[in-house]
Parts: sequence; C-alpha cells; structure tokens
Amino acid sequence: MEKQTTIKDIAIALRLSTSTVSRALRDASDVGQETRRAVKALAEELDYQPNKLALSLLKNQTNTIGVIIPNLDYVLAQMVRGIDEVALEAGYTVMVCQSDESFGREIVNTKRLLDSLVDGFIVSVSSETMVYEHIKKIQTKKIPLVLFDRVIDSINVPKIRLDNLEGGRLATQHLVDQGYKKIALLGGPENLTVSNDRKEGYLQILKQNKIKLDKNHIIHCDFNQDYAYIATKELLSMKNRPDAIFAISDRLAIGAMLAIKESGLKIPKDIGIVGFNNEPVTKLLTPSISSVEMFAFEIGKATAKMFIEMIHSDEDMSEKEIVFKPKLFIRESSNRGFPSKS
Amino acid sequence: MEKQTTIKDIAIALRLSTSTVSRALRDASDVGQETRRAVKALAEELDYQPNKLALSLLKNQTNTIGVIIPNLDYVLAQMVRGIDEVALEAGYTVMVCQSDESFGREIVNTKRLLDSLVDGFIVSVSSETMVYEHIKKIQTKKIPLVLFDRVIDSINVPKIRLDNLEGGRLATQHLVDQGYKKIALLGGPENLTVSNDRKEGYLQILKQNKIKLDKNHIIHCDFNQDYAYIATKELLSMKNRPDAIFAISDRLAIGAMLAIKESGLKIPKDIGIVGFNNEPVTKLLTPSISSVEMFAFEIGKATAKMFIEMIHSDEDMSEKEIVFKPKLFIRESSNRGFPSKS
DNA sequence: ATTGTCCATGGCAACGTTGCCGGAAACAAT
DNA sequence: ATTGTTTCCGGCAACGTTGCCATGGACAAT
Repeated sequence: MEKQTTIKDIAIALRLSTSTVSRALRDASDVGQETRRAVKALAEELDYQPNKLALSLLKNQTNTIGVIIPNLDYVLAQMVRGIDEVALEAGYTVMVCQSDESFGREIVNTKRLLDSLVDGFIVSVSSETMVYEHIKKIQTKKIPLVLFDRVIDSINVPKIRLDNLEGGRLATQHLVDQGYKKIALLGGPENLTVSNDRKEGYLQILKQNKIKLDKNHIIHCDFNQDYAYIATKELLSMKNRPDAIFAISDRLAIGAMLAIKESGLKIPKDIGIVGFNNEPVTKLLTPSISSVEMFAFEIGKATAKMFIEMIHSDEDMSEKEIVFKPKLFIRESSNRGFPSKS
Repeated sequence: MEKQTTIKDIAIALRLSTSTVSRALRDASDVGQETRRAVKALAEELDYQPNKLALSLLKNQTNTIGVIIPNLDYVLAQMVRGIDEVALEAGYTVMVCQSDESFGREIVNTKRLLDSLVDGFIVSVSSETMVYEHIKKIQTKKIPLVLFDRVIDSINVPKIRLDNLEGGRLATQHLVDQGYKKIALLGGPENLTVSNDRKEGYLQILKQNKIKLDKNHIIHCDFNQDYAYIATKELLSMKNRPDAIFAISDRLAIGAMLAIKESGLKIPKDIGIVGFNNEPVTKLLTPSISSVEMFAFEIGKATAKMFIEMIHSDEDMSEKEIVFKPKLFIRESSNRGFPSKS
C-alpha cells in the first residue's frame, strides 16, 4: 500500500500552510485566485484524494450503513439490492454482514459494525434470535436503526415489512375457494414472527370459513427444503390426510411438492399447494406453484429510504412503519378452476 | 448518536494521563497494578470501546475488505458467503458492493471503496466491463487485490476461478456421448471470459469428435432467462435444427427449456440440455437439468484465504492462481441412457 | 501619521489513539 | 553522599483534516 498524497504534501510543495490548501480545495472563501489555481493543479497532478478516515474521525460520521441479515437467499438478496441502490444514490456505502441464521454470528457482526462506527444499522434478525439485547444496545447508544422484514415488535424503531397476516389470509382463502377442506400449514421456525403472522392469517381464514382445524396439520420446520420434504411425508401418511398445503416459503413448498410427487398423489387434483415469496422458480416447476409475492426489492428500497430520512431528520420516527400489501399469484399447483365453474 | 467514552474520559476521571490509560488497557508493561485495575474497572463500567477510526488513521489499516461483484445471484451469493465466512474468522469486515452488471456502477463502487481506505479488494468484474483502468489503479496503488470467478488475464494478481474450459468440455463431451450430433451453444455476453472459456471447451470437443459446427448454432445473449427463451425459439425454427443445447448458465438452460417445452419437442429424446452452475433449481424442474457444478462456496472461501495470505505475507504472489475442477451432474434433460446401453 | 478595513495566509487545537522519550520517586549499592 | 537501577507515569508528536483566530500587508479614509 503506497502512501497517499496528503494536504500536507501539497502544502509543502507549494510553501503554503495546510489550512490554505484545505480551503483552496474546498473552494472556500479567503483564498487568493492564484494560489487556488496552483493548489488545484497540483492536487490533480498528484491524484490527491481526501482521507476519509481523517474526516470521519473529525466529524464522527462515516457515511456507512451496517446491514445485518440472516442469509443471502433470493428474497434477502433482492432486498439488499434495493437497499444498495438507494444507499449508493444517497452517498452511503453499505456493509453487509450475514449471520447465517446464527445468533452468535449476529452478535459478533453487530459488535464489529458497532465499533467500526457505522452511521447506523439496517437489520433483519436471524431465525435463532430470541433475545434482543444486542439490538437494543444499538438503540440505547442512540444510533439510527431501521428494522425490516423480520422485525421485532418490542423495539421501538421504524419498521418496513410485509403484511404477513394478510399474506397468510390470501393464500388460505384461495385454497378454501378452490374447495380444499383440510388445509395443512408448513411453517417456519416457531419463534419467527414472519412465519407466525402468516400462520395467524391462516388460522383466521379457517375460522371465518368454519373449517375445523386438525392440530396435527400444523408443522414447524426450518427454512429448508429437506425438512419440508420429510414433514410432508409425515402429513401424507396421516389418517386424516390434508388435501392442501400452505407453505410459509417457496423453499418449503418445493420440498412439499417433491414429497407429494413421490407419493403418487396428483397436484392440484388430490392436493393443492401454495407457497410464499413468489421466487422465479415457482413459475418454472411442473406444476407451477402458486405463491404470494412480497415485493422484496421494493421493501429494500423503502427501508434504505426510511433510514436516510431518519438520519437527516431530527424528529422522532420511532413509530413509523411501512407495511407492504402482498399479492397472490395463482398457478397450477392450487388451481382447480373453481372461480370459472361458479 | 451519543458520545462514546474515550480514553481521555477515563484519564480525567482517574487523574491519569491518556498514555497511562492506553497502556493499562492494552496490558502493556510499565503500569502499576493498582492503576491497571482501576482503569480496567472504569473502562468496563463506562463500556469503553476503542475508536476504530482513530486506530485506522494511525495505523493506516482498516481491517476491511472491499468486495466488488456484478450481482447477487445464486452463484455469487454463495461465493460471498464463502468470502464472508473466512474474512470474519480472520477479523476482517467485508464491504460488498454490487455493480449490477453495470460498468459505471463498478467504477463508482471502486472509487468509493478506494477512498474508504479498505485494506484491499476482492473483485469479480461486471459483464459490461471491457476496460480495466479502475482495476489497474488499485494495483498501481499497491493495494492488495485478488480476482475471482470472472478474472482478468491481463492483470497480474492472484486469481481464483473455475476451470471453465474443462467445464465446457465435460458438458459437451457428455452430450456427444449421449449421441447428440448437432449441439448448439447458448453463450453469455461476448466479452465475458468465463463464457468464452466454456465455449472454447465446447469447440474443442466438437473438433475432437469431428463434428462439424454450424456457426448459427452459437448464440450469445445476456445472462437472462428471457433472452435465452427467445434465442432458443430461434434455434428451433432453423432448417438445421440443433438436437442439443449447451447453456452457459442454468438460467439460460431454463429459458431454453421453456421454449423447447412450448415447441412440443421432447427432452431429452428430441433435444438434450446441459446447463452450468448446478443451481439447486436444476434438480427440481421437470425434466431435471444436467449441469456443471462450479463449487461457488469453496471458491469464495479460497479467495478470501488467498487475500488474507496476501496481506500477511510480503512475498510476491501475483502469479498465484487456484483453478477449481468442475464436475458434471447428469440428470434427465440430457440422459438418453447411453452409457448403460453400450 | 494614525486608524480602520480588507484580503490572504498561517498557527493552533481538535478528533482518539499509540509510540517514544524523559523524568520523578523509591530504593539499593557503592 | 553519590550513583545506578527500577518502577511508574506524563508529555509530546503523529495520523490527515477542518475550524477558528491571529497576523501581516496593502490600501483607503481620516
């Protein structure tokens, strides 16, 4: 690493003081025309770049956002893309740290970023995270913080998320409309709000339609295709076999579909499937999978915008919450053609 | 943002000098037992965290790696995961910037990271990038740089990549073995080495097997499913219709498959497909798609390891290159059962 | 000639930390 | 009593930059 040219270098070369050089470069007042020209010329020649570190130290501001996410799967990659785009625009650089769904790594990452002195945090918590001291610490230090996607109710900061309750309702109501009577739920980890909200929507719709719930039809598993496969095998072997599955994510839906295909049951005739996230892959499978779109890219952009706004405004924004409305895309996996028959 | 406690705060509170406090905290010699205890106790109480910015300024080292990538698709997300894991272990924080396959944004990102004073760069160039001045500038400044995946031959730094030539050979030879005679190539952007190496492997195998090449059977398109769909439609409508397609990425293979399905041709009977990257989705589609595994996660880890090694060693490593061997996974889309029939 | 007013520039402190040097105090050895 | 040694601590500079204040010269107004 070679030494960068500094203001001092220019000052010495031109027999000026650093102050004068600094002012000249910043087009400030109180600099002679001639010296200003000379300084700028030399700066250009030596490829002078102001040292951000020194500036950051002085101003106590790094123009950096710490982003903590649990993984880089399709949905979060989209969100990060959205965050990145807006942040770049606003002059911020983003430090993305993945916790890999591990509580321990989430803590390490938070700590690292905290003393890297990022200007603030954009966080989506890991599925393992059940205690939020590390997140609260950010808040205690009065460092700007925005939560997105997997938000935490008990923490009072701006939040950007999907209306997961509504998502669960949309998916379940659709299955009900298609004439399915025994709808099972393939849920994510038990403590994940995102998953539980979708489940809540599912429960609401069952209740509304006076469908009796078989408790065995609710299964929680990790966000992992293989678990879903196993769980579905189990569901299919039950005496009271479900005739539809609402999977809390497309990955789970795919696992379920593989299991169903193996069993010889027909989709959507014998059993229907609806997934969540609307990953591109859902369109490609045979049968294609109905899924709930969650507008990940837009959520990412909205999150970064909220963050920027928070940094630049000094009013209290802790109550702000943006909730995106989900949209159901109906595909083969759950389409028995009922709307048209009625 | 609240003021962090500094060494000075502790010094004043204890009526010591900052030097003494600094030494006490670092367990250095020359500090009295009693003062050391007192300092540490107070530091603990005030939750003192050393200011990284000040240290970085002093040592001219930030413990940060700038990672520049063209997108966050499956393969690169895996690679980033690998980089992240190793970097975290070694005490580095990673700044990931995506250029979104845009030359302009790649330049902006490079510039940003350059004057954020990262300790070094890990770069995979965008498909638009044809001139490398911004990358060469990193090298000129003697800042550690490692290239991975989409590397640049003309730049003399450590490189970690897949043996794409071999990958192209594997895929094509397999198609030849399955009895396909007119193998088309669905390539990526024309100036992308990764794509061209695979193409070169393809050409080699055709030549080796004395298969005459129809130049119209080579199509270049963006890494985008829709383009692949259109390109394949075109291929299928040719008088000299190909009976197999080697797609340079799984995304392209999927687009091709959609087009073929629509045409009514049977896969793999009438036409075979092999993709590249071995994304999980290839297993799930019907038919499942044969694909070449490129060990993205491992490449990511190897890249970060190389980087760390480069930073800590002072010998010249510019000639180092790690080349991973690809592996073909044969699935339905190209399997006419030939090895077993022979 | 004295005072006032610009204009251009320099000096110094500060941001938080460390490294180096010097020095005071205590004690031992002569 | 002088010298040397050890132990503990403070002062200062430095990293690169900016902000504030001071200073000096030129010039005009009195």
